[in-house]
Amino acid sequence: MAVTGDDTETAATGDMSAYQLHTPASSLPQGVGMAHLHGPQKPPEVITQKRELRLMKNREAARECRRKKKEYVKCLENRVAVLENQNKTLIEELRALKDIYRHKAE
DNA sequence: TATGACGGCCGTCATAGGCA
DNA sequence: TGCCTATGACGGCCGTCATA
Repeated sequence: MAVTGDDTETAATGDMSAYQLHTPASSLPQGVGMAHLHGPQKPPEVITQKRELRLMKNREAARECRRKKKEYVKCLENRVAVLENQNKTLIEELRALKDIYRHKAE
């Protein structure tokens, strides 16, 4: 991933929304300590706003992604159930046909 | 009743891949 | 090439359940 420099800031100030209350202590905000690596600095407010926007969008994206994944897994589980039923039916059918052939052969 | 294990959900970070 | 989105990985919180 390219470090763009847009995220060079310390922790965002402002309201303490729920997600901020349990931010892992070990993980620094993205890009912290790398401000010197890239060109002209943007004003901190702009950086903070951009970061907040990015985090918000990613939060939503993660929710949506999890929702889709759960839906996908549910679909797969349904499909497994259907295929298991089909399999049972076919096995029964095969057994019946074998029975018929056996009686004819006798 | 305290407590440890466990599973589910969440937010964040890193990154791959698509698009202009 | 830079930006954006989707997603895997990670760590934290919370509720539930079994057990001492």
